[in-house]
Amino acid sequence: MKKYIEILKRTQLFSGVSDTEISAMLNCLQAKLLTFQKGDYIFREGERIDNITVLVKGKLLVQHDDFWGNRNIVNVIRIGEMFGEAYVAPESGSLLNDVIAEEDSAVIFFDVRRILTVCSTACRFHSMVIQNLFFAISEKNRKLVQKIGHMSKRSTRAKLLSYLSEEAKRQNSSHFTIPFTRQQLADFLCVDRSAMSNELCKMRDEGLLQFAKNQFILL
Amino acid sequence: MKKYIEILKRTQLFSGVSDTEISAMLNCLQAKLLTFQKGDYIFREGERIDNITVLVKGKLLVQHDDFWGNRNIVNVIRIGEMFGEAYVAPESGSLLNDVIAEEDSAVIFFDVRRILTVCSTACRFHSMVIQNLFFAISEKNRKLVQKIGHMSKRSTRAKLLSYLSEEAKRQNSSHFTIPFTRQQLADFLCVDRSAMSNELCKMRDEGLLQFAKNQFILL
DNA sequence: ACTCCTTTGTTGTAAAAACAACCGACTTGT
DNA sequence: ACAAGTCGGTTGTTTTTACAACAAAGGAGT
Repeated sequence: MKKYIEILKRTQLFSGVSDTEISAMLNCLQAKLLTFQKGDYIFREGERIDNITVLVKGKLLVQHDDFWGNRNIVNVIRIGEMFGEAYVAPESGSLLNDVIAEEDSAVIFFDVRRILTVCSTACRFHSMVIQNLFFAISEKNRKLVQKIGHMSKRSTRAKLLSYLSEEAKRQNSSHFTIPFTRQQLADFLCVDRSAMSNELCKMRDEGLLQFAKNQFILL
Repeated sequence: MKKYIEILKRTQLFSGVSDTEISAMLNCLQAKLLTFQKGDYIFREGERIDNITVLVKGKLLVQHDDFWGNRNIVNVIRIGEMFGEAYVAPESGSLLNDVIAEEDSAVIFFDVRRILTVCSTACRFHSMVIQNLFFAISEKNRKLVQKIGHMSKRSTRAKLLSYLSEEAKRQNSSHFTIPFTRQQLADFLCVDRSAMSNELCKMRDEGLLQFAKNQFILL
């Protein structure tokens, strides 16, 4: 676990907490490290969990398959990001999504109740971690709202422009890369891939944008 | 403010905190009560805020109008519910939505940083409020995920069935009421009202469900 | 009771998306 | 080098949705 402290130090959860304090808290919080191979399920829809997790290696997809097999990518989890914090609550019910390793991955599990209960022993930085946790889930909340913002657009074109312009804004440049393949982007926006591909090319032909693979330029 | 303590006591935020403790915390947290008339804006898209709010009277709509005037109801806030907790974070940027009073309403404003910073003075229940706050935002997070679940369905019919069946499950009965008018439901699901109305009637004619106003029965 | 306004349902048309099938370019593994 | 698989783009058809316009029912206020 120690080799991941450098990564943990740069996560939202441990932002502002020193190496030695993190090390101490890993014990205090009874953290556990588990590894997964590409394609493995970290969590399955319907499961109940008591942990929040931090990804320290690899890449995870949070996704949902409906009755008819349509796959919806709810989120992508990259190194240093968290998952599960929304599901550990009294009567929270069960997980709404699958979490799958898109690459070989390593995940650290924390008992949330231990995090939220300020321990009587020394953990000086415990309350800072609580604040970090709050800000993190708060941010995830905003991301969901933004995704809804994209999805709420009525046409595929409007969905694409909503997503792409926001991504450009986020990366602070009209030239930017997206973290999706075409199929994943279509899943993220909940539209048909071929129709979306078609629409992208139309917009390119109309001079609205340029792209190659996952690199885009808004004009 | 005191007349609303009974309401505050039953909110998620103050769950498990006694009247007298709430009263003390209202001072400690420097809470402020503001009233609004039907149609008033509590917050506007683009604003930056330092407060979380609890609705103690009336009803609020969290909504988003796009470029072309399509209105999307992101959420309905009822008495005892909270708003704003997702937007008070370092570098959180500005509000993504408007918050509007659907009825004459009263709202209590709390400074979040005061909540998250455990005060040196006595507030015994402060840490319980922190936990409550966490669970609350966690739950809001899940609701957003559920909404995305409905919206991700490709057809209007599938969106309706997804929403209605969940609502039936939530109210634990095949006979249930929804908190929306048709237009609001259409906005919530991001579809055209008339097309949705049409689809509802088709489903009724096919014997899938029955409805009158906002009362529904799934068959 | 009357008017105004909101809500809901209905219909037809035009536009858009889903769907299916296919191709070519690239990767990956053997 | 070859085969199998993935990825992105293209096209044509079918289905669905949005849109517009209108009618009927119900409520609120005068």
